[in-house]
Amino acid sequence: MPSATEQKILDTAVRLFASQGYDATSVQEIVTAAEVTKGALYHYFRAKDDLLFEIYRLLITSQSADMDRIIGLGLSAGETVREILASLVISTAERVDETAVFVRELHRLGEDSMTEFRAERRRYHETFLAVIEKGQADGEFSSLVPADTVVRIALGVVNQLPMWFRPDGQKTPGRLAGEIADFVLAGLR
Amino acid sequence: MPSATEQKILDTAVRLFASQGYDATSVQEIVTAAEVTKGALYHYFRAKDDLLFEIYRLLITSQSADMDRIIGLGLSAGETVREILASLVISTAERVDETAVFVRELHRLGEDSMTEFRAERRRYHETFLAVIEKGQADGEFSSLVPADTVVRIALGVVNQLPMWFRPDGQKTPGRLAGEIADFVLAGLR
DNA sequence: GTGAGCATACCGACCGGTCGGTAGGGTGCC
DNA sequence: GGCACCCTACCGACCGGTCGGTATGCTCAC
Repeated sequence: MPSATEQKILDTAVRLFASQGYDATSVQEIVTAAEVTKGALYHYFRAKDDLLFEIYRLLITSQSADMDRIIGLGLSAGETVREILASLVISTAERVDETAVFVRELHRLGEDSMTEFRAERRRYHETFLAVIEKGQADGEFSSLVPADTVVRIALGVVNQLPMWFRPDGQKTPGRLAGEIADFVLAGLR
Repeated sequence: MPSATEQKILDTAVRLFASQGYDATSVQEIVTAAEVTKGALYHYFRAKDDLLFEIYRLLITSQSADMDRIIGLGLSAGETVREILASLVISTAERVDETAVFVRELHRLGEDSMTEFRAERRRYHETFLAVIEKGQADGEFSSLVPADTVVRIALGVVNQLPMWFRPDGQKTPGRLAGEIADFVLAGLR
């Protein structure tokens, strides 16, 4: 369980990274905004990179858990796809800053973290892929478009979401999630 | 018409920005890789930011021209959407580096450049939107999913393309473009 | 000669990270 | 009860190094 200070540092870092970018945000800027000192930051984190990695870890862990839970429900392919997309869109909308940082600064990860991350994402990707392929094999989905392209399209929207989604807009995350799921499922019929 | 030196600087900058990020690439690194000197770079560009802006300008100009040309053909809504998407996917696949930089480093643009950029992108977005709305009004497309969400999904994939598309993969840009267009049009029926 | 097209040497700002130190609360021996 | 001891959490001045940018001057085509 992270201390209040640690949590404040992470939250502030996410906010600043999202609005200015990782490199353009100095460590001094983070600690000033978080109302702590450099000593505190380096007490909890070994390096600036650790902040990034921690942000990613929290995000990926939560998304993977969501998907596993949904697949465990044993719904039909169509319902599974709808639930996965809806949960992904909603959780992404709730954490636009984290997702923005994630998409933008992925390449700054060190080699080890990058390998770990790739493995986790590959797993996510392939689990989703398997759901769609099964739907196609069972005849529930059309096979017009290859499953991997469908996955790419579906996950692509979500990653781009921070670019245009506004929490104070008139379209709620739930409504948006429904629309996106509708569209993807329409394309799969 | 840019001089050979200027072009070489820009090409090198795009390549380095794409692989390492804007901030992580120093001016010295660019000029060394481009086999020119700092003097040459600052002779053609006022600041490092100018490189970014120039990359964006070239990309957006070309995309807008493509879309205008296609709309000028006076095709049906379905055919227009297919052509726009195909041309966008193919041109993006041909310039993955530029697009990667574009998506990742957009936020580093200064205020003026950002305003100019937003206006151009908004125009692009709304032109595409109008095509789909017309198709819905005419009954050629379904109105199940709002047109703006469809546009977001379609453009989202393209922006994410640099994340996974590999020019040496077995899926050619043309084939991929066809699959994406198929899927989007299937969702619109 | 004169301006475009560079080359080279250099500057000041700033950055990530370090390190000696401190404040304060828990713990156990007497 | 009280004192020695330690440990976590944090402080902030400081350092080596790098970065974007500039000042100055050379060269050669016209």
